[in-house]
Amino acid sequence: MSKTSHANAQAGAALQARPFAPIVQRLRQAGLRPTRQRLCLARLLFEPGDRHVTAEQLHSEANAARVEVSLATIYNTLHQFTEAGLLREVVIEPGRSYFDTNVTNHHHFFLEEDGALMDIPGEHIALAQLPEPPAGLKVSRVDVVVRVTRGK
Amino acid sequence: MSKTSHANAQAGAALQARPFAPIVQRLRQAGLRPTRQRLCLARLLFEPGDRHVTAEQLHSEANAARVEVSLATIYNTLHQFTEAGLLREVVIEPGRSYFDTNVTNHHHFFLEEDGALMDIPGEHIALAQLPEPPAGLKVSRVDVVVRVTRGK
DNA sequence: AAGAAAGTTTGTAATTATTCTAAAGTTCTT
DNA sequence: AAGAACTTTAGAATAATTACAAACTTTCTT
Repeated sequence: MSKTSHANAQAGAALQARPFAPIVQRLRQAGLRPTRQRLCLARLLFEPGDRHVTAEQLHSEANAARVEVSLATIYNTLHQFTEAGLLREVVIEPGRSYFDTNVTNHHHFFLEEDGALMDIPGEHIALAQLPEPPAGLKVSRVDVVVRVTRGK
Repeated sequence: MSKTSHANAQAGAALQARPFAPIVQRLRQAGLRPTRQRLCLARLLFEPGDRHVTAEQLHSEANAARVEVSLATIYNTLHQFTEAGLLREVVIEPGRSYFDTNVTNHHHFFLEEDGALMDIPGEHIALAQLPEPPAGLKVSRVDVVVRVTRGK
């Protein structure tokens, strides 16, 4: 049964996210009950394609979509999804967390004026000579943020 | 020894920071009056060599050194120093800002368990093929954070 | 050096983002 | 259907940071 993604078109790009599995399945596999709230948020998050949201933004969207969800649930859900590997948290500015629906290997442009994030595909950036991590430590992740501006 | 460590010769490494100028001069050049508070904080920050502090940490240190400085002034000062190029703000975790006394080109290891930051000298890491920034935008800075752990 | 102008510091209140809590509601198992 | 397990939620609580206006220092003028 574990022919997980069946990768119909050897979709290397599809990756772990398994975009073809219905959302209910993805939640179940993550050990999360498919509640009304989680399903709605998952649709808002994953159906439009790659995006970056803050908790407040997602809350507004949910409200706009006439979905009743408390802010506490927004936070719970974002963290549970992140925990489950469905989202990735990106820290760029003090006092605000972005959640990225693209969990594949990539980095970011950050437009300082607008607070907007844009993906840089993993192949378009590369680190040469990453230094050895200090004794006994393992690299868990490397984040690259390219800050860009209009002015200046 | 690394080539950068023998700074004296045509001190390209000394950089804007001008470590030999007395602190009073550095503040004046930054357009900041050398007040008792700023001088004390500057000494706490710059005399011990490269370091990473949060506002709360610096406040504790000042208290410990029997220097009366309000938390508001700590924040003001950290931001003014950053503005003046004497410090650099590093955002790594939501809800907490670090200020780095090393303003030369470099990146960071972040030890997730302890919330500790360590410098990675600029020469020890390199980006290959940085992508073109989106139309009309200029790269103002590139931040690389290598997150490391003990466990896992 | 005195007085005024300009810039700083500070206690406190206010804000912002986020987390906590316990009660009420939902989903799953049997 | 009933109970157990898990979720949601309103609202209180926390944490980090910023705002404000009065009191204070430093610098500038004369």
